[in-house]
This record gives sequence, C-alpha cells and structure tokens, in this order.
Amino acid sequence: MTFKWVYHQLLSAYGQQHWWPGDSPFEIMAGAILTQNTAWPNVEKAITNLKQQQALNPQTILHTSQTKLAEWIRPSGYFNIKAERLKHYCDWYITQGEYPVLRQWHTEKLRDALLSVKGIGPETADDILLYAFERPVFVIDAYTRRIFSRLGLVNDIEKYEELRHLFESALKHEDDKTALLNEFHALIVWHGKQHCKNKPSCEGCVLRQECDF
DNA sequence: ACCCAGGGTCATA
DNA sequence: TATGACCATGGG
Repeated sequence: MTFKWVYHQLLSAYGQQHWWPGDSPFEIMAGAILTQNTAWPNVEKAITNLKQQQALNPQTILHTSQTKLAEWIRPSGYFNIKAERLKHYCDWYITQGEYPVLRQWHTEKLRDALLSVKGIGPETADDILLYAFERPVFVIDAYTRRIFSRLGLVNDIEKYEELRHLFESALKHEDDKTALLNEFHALIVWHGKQHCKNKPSCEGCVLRQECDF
C-alpha cells in the first residue's frame, strides 16, 4: 500500500476533478480564503455576489469598506473575519506587484510571504501555491489526515509540515508532479465527501480500510 | 434539533 | 507546545 496506489485507486474510481474551479488565479486565491472551514457551495454564492458587484479583483476589494464586503460574502460564513482577511491579502498582493511579479518568486520565498499575511495559514497558503501558482506542493487537509491515518500510512498527530514533506517526497519521482498533486488533493476531497455520505456502512469504498465500521 | 464544512487566530496554562 | 473559544452560513 503506497501513496501512489491510493492515488490511482481514487483516479480510476472518480476520474479527473479539474481543480481548482475558477476562471483566474485571483479567483482561486479569493476562493481559498473564503472556503476556510466552509462548504464549497456557500463559497460559490459569495463568489457569484462578488462577480455581480464587479468586485472580484484586488483593487476593488481593497477599496471597498469591510462592512460592504462582508455583506457580499455573507453566504460563505465567518463573513466579518473573511472580509478582513480578503482585504489584508489584497493589500499584500497589490503591494508586491500582483501575479506578474509573484509568479517569478521561488516557491519557498512565496510560501513564507503568504504565511506572513494575517488570515493565511498553511493550508490556504498551499492551496494558493498549488492551484494559483502551479507549484509542486501538497495540501494537507482534515480529509487527508483522516483517510491516510486510517490506512496506516501516516500518523495523525504529525504536524502539517511533516505530513506535507512526507507526501511530496513520496511522489517526487513522478513526472509532472504539480499536476499529480493537484489531482490527488482534489480526489481526496471528493472521496472524503462521498465517504461521509455513505457512513456508516461505506459500501463500495475504493479504499476499503478507510471505512468507519 | 444537531452536526459539520475544501481553517486560522488568539488567549490561556 | 498544546488545548479551547471563537468566528457564522447553509445543507444533511
């Protein structure tokens, strides 16, 4: 049982996921913040509102009052906090020179910079690195911890960075590693949702041992 | 009515 | 370092 085996099981079972849903790098970045501890359909409503307001760009978000911004993103939950986080992120993003500048940074430097923005934690930073900047990093989320600890491939108690390096080094010889890590995380999220839906019997679970019993 | 979702920050021990 | 409280909507 290996990481790659799990990947192929999920891919053959569910097919390509075509992540991240979004038309531009900035939409992906905003979505990564809005989806923190939130179901994606709620995020879609918030993004739709931002598009209707022509506000899905860093300049408009930065110059819109936090109160108004919070009202637009209300469906995504935690709207006061997320409005503040979006504005902090846009302030940093514009200051650094936006995508044309940031895309030239080395991955480690870009990660450190992202993590320095208030409201951007490890998972959100890696979402942005992988799906907006197409860097070969892996995103560790609650599904990943739960599924792979049940499979006996990782320890749930390990820290975020330890788990991330474990996945990345296990798959480092794959060609087009970015595309693989992109697909892998998306598949894990999809599988996690399916599994929750099938609890507790979990019949037809392609990973078998991942069932709850 | 209850549980949780594609997390992160901050205060406390 | 490591817990706990807090943030808040919407779907099951």
